[in-house]
Amino acid sequence: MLEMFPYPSGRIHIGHVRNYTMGDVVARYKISNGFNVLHPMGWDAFGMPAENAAMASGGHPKEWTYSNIADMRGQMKPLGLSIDWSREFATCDPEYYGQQQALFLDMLEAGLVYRKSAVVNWDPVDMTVLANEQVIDGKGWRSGADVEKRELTQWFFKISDMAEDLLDSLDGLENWPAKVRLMQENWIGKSRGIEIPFERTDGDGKIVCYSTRPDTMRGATFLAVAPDHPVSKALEASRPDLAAFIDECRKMDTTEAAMEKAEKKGIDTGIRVKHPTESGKEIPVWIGNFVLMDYGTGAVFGCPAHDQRDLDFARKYDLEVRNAFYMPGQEVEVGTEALVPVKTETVAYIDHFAGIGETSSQQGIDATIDYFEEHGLGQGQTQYRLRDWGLSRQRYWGCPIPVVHCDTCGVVPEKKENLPVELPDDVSFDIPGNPLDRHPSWRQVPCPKCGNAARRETDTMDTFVDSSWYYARFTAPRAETPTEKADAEYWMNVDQYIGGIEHAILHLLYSRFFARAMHVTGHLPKSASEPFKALFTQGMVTHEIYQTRDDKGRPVYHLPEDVDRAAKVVKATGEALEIIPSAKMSKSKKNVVDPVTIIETYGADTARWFVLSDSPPERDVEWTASGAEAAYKHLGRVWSLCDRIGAMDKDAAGQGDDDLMRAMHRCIHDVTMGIESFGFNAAIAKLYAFTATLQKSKAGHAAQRQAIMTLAQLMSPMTPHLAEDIWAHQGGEGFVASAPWPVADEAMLVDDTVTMPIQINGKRRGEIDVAADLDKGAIEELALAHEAVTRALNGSTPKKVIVVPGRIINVVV
RNA sequence: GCGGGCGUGAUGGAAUGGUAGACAUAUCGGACUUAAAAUCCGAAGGGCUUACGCCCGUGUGGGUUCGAGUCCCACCGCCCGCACCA
Repeated sequence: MLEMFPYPSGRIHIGHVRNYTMGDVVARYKISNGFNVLHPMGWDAFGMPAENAAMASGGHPKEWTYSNIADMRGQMKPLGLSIDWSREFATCDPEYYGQQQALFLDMLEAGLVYRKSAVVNWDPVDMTVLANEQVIDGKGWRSGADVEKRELTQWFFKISDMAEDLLDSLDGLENWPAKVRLMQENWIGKSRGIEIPFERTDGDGKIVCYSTRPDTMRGATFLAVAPDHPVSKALEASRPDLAAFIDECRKMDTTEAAMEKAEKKGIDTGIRVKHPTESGKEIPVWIGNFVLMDYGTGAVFGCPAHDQRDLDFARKYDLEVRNAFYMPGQEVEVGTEALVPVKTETVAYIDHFAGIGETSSQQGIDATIDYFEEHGLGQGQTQYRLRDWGLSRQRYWGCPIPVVHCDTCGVVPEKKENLPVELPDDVSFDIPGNPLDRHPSWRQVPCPKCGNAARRETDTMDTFVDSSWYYARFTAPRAETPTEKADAEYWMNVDQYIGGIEHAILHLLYSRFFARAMHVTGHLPKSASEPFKALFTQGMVTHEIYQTRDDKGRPVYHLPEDVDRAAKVVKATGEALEIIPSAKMSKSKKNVVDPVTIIETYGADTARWFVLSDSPPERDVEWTASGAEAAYKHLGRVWSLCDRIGAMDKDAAGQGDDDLMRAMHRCIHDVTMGIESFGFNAAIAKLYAFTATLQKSKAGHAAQRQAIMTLAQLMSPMTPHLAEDIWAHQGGEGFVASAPWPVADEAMLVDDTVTMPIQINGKRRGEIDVAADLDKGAIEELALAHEAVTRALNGSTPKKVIVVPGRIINVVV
């Protein structure tokens, strides 16, 4: 049982409480069912916030991080989670990251890691590399300077080598949400296309384009290459206008979202290429700011008639627009809207070089690829959108990449006996940039190969690396190797993983890659290649926002405890309050509730009960003060019920024992199903209902005692403290936590009679009580005799009668 | 922009294609109390009707079906991700 481990920000958040409570419910439930459950906890402890804190307040990332961990551990323990704290570790422990370095070296040897040049955000004032989130509107967050792109040689994991397997294996992940599998499938983005070399008219070689729509070749009216394509770079020196444009492109925001939203711009290079299938036709080559060097070949052909983006580009720069096909029977040239039918729809190709007439685009594509291959015009290619994983970070607070740069031997892996390559403690954060780079002695090491003076790599690893194998480390957290074979085989895989949907792609995909890489390097069995057998993605905890405005009309936010919600005023000043509906909790909006305060006020069980009730776990839950209060009251009611039953006359006869037992077995069944299917909110609703039934019951002491003890058991995964108290109060044996989970008696779940609704034309008009085992014909007869039906029929015969035994009767008149 | 998801009373939400609104909050009424709080009991989607009952109703507009909150198509709104935040 594993929940995504937290980043040690210093305070636990109500979202953590929800996440870990859900995991704890499953863990405790499984323990009660006799499973040996491993339920560990650790800390995703490397990353930028620690460096930012050091820069802001002068401390050290290490001290900041470990003191945050101590604080958060202290806040989590009172929740009563069934966590094995003996296995706890932080990814910034040298014992952990040293093993990560060993893994890296093994992956390097296995050919899963390589170096290549890649672009980073460069802040020319702070002289430092910026993360995407540190670039705001193209400017550095701290300096405000225009961010530039800079090419650096960086380390990459060859995740693309495993693209096919990562895609195919998604089918086997039956207990993952379909949406997550779909997102990963789209992210990997397998496509069949073709590489087409276009010959330059100046005789200076060819430009190779990748296309998934070669069937539209007739409509190809321009080529666009990436700003950092070799063709662009070659022209940069001689063409100031191109150089200026390329320079402008380099200042663009690099994120895919920003690229897609940005205005499509281009510039003509003056180069012309020959159209591959129409002799004599020439096509201009442009540089486009929307072409990515990382994808395909960094060059595309534009077909304005059948791609809206290309069409907008063509209209803007007055390029030719030419249809490759029409819709059958509608021979209309494209105007302002591109003609983009779905690939299965039949289209009419216009004098197609491979002789295709009317057919679907999909068949057109296949036929074109065949034709191109036969005539030596291009080569069919399977392409993945998935790019290799760049892991180099030019930062201090991360796992050092264990290699050494030697002038004679080149890039040399550190020897395993020298691991861990530890971060130096004597660093300062008073000036921006990577302290490892400017450390006086840390970089200077002898070459592991020749022994001559050499330099350590100063890049550290992406923190996603840390979280890509921690689940495996939990099986043997103190081992002298990354994993211990026997332990990994015994515990892997993770039977249930729980975390936020925001990790649907990157973290989960990287973890799947790492598990495979760890198998290749002998650290995990083949059976652990898919590390997470079942995945559940939970929603956020939200809260209303309380806002007033200052004299300039700017919003001012208030903490929930500082306002009087009923009177809609700020407590201290009496100012009128604006209540903004629920939003994700954030410090800046002050719509946060502190779990520590909740636990102090109501106790851990109330906090646990509340975060599980009301909302389905995969959806967001809104924290409301009245909801927490209600949870608290309910737990109080259960306790007084326990008290009352304890004080009952043991011998007095009761009535309705059987009804109470039936309700109890129904509740056992429903709650068990609820937990099994992650319907915690539904399970809690059933517990509310059963509590009400028990409260009203006049049954004898023995039945009531059995009912309250079963109730305690069913509640124990959610509210372990209260459940133990009830168990002890009723004289239960041992701990409720170790008592076997109750099993519903099937015989007690079956009712003798059922109430069936009668619909007339699909609308409910009445109901009948019938014996549960009555056959269709008899039910129909009874239904047709029903007053509502005879009234509706008014003497005529029904057109149709649908009887679903035990469910519904529908009479069509 | 692209990929994925969500949308149901005043509110959070329930509902294997089969009685829409379980359970809970807020509200209102009642009991208890000198009173209040706490607690307990009860009412309640909207509209029309003395009543029996009828009409409307799950973001909007279409479709499939005996029957749609649920399946399909289009649109609107919100949320997540977009590769250096974790």
